[in-house]
Amino acid sequence: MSFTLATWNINSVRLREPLVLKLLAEESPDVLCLQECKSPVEKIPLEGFHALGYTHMVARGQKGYNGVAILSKLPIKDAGGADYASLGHARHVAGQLENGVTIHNFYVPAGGDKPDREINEKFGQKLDYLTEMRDAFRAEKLQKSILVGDLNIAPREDDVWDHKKMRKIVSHTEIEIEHLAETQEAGGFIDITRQDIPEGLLYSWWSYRAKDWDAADKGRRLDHIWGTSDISNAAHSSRVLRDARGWTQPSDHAPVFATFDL
DNA sequence: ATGGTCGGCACCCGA
Repeated sequence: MSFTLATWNINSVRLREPLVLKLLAEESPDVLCLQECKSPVEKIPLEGFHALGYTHMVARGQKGYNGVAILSKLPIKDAGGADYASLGHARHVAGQLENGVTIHNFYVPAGGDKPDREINEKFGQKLDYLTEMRDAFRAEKLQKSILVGDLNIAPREDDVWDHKKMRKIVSHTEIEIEHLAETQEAGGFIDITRQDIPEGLLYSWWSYRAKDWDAADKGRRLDHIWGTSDISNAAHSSRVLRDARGWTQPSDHAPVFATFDL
């Protein structure tokens, strides 16, 4: 069995319902993981998704902020949602497919502007969130698992438009990258996107503030697909749908895809 | 060093 999975920070699932429908209609991933739905679960618009065959969903939501959802053509059962760092935020949901694969969908805290937990509480919360993810993964010994989402960290030099300029910018600081690496290691995860596309600049996010995001191309790879080592060799065909950043009234993130033959 | 743009929601907070 082969299935294609996509992850997309949608920045309001209600406002951008038409873009979700466009993605589902044109690309038809079997599973779509969304972040920043900014909606209570009961207000996520499901009718159009159902009509396209996405009849299954697991989600966590809240009013106005955060929110994660997994839309699926395949049956998926709720496998929980954690509240790491005890923020009271809807930032994680897990679902299990009938083939036994568990999909973890995360929206890691962005971390504010200043990369110093002494003066910026949000940065400390981001690091604590990653530390608690790491500790949970160590305890759980994950198998047959896929982790996706907006991790709000671009770990590699070629995941950002200018490594030197970004070193002190939240999302590309050494301490964040170390925390992310420990979390990845603890879960036994392989970076599937970079397994498939090992070389070259690769981004999934471009700021709304740029005059011409496409020409300036000051991007970052904040959105990730990881797989545990027992299924990482089944993965292929990774890509970023950069075009979606240029759609009408877009999200500032583009969807990331991978296919697994399992 | 600064400001630039969004979305939610009801004033500014978060990104």
